[in-house]
Amino acid sequence: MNFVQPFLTLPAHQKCNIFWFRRDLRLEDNHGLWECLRAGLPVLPLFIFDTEILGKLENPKDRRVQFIHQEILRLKTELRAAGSDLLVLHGNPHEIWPTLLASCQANAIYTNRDYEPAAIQRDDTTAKTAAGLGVAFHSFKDQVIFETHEVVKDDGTPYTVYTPYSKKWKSVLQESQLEPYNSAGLKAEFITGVQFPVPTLEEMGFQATAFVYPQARLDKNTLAHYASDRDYPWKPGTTRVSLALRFGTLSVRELYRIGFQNSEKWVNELIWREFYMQILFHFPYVVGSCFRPEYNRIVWRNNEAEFEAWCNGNTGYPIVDAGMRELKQTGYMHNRVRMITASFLTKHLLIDWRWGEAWFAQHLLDFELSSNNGGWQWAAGCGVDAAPYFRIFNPYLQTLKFDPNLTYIRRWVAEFDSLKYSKPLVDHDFARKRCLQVYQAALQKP
DNA sequence: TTTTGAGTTGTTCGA
DNA sequence: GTCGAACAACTCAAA
Repeated sequence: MNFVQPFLTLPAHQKCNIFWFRRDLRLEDNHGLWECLRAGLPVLPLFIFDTEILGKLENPKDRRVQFIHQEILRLKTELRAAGSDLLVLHGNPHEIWPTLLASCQANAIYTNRDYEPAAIQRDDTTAKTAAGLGVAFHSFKDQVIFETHEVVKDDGTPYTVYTPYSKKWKSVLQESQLEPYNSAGLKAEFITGVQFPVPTLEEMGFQATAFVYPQARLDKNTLAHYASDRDYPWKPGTTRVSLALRFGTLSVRELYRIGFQNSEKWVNELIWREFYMQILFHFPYVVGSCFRPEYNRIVWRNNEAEFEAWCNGNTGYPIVDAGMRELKQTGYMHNRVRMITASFLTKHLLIDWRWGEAWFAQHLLDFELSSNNGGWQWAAGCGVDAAPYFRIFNPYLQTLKFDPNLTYIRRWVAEFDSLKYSKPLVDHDFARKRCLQVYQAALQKP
């Protein structure tokens, strides 16, 4: 068992509390960690490379694993500077926890809540395991401002339309909820006198690549122009915080504070994130099926050759191809282009939105189940607050509006100006009419 | 309970 | 070239 050995260095007789990092990879303004430090006992910080999650990744060069690994090393460095260290394990948490709790004098496990179905299950099981060994399990709100039950309609049921949700969200917000959890001055400290090894990427079955991750742009200038520039994929108009938000290297409270000072429009995007998180929580069946069940009747064409052409950016529609190539090369795609490519796959090619959702899930560095699922269902017209099905993006018009000088297209489609560039996979007008027919047939009242 | 107004991100067609 | 209507009604949220 590859996770037993590091325990040998644990101070076995010292009482401690364990803080379990997951998607909150930072020491500052971390709610659960703050509570753990406040509780009084020395804190043993822990991260688990979860084989249940890593096992589902197909690409050994998955850049998200490399990102987490890099951030783990940074955390270790910071903790070592404080005379402590981060315990990093690799395995199935359900096997790790009983062994770990038997190897140290843990009083309680502290962690920040995660709202995805699989994570909820993992934490329930962990809490039960811990309880069986007389160890408490405490979880805290950290990755959102409002959790799934905190912004609901007056009758207590969840919102399914964004605008009233966002109004309620803003009306219940109090400034105190944005205050940072500043751990300076707390009594307890991290456990000292320990030194733990870290598994390498290779030991976990992954490979390192030379890749530079995007830096968040949170300067006043970017935010001041966000509302006007965010829709143009050729401009550096977005803040690129999605990766930091995904893994919690930046605090969501700090991001909201910055947003409220600089850009209302940008704050709305953060609220969209919480909107889709609560949708996934309250309607978990959206993983795998349409929010609106009547859309499950759509007869998708699901042509595999066309799907492959879409994946690789060879549809002959420049704006679609540019986006798909940006995604494959960088693990990122501009939001406007995410909508265009998703609309094209579902409506022009009539390929099941779940296929596109899975491709994005595999390739997006910032992949988040709730937002990805919500976005795809929106594009396909089958989700909450979705686009009406007859609203079919015209890739040429979208290009004219959002990339008029073809700057973005030429950046990603090198052969665009040559004769080698592919012919369109399907005629726009034909595809549009075909889509309307197929959707109409599916939605017709019996 | 009933009513009323509104709903992220569009496109096409014809006057 | 510009503008408004049609696209399809439907469901949601709140008064």
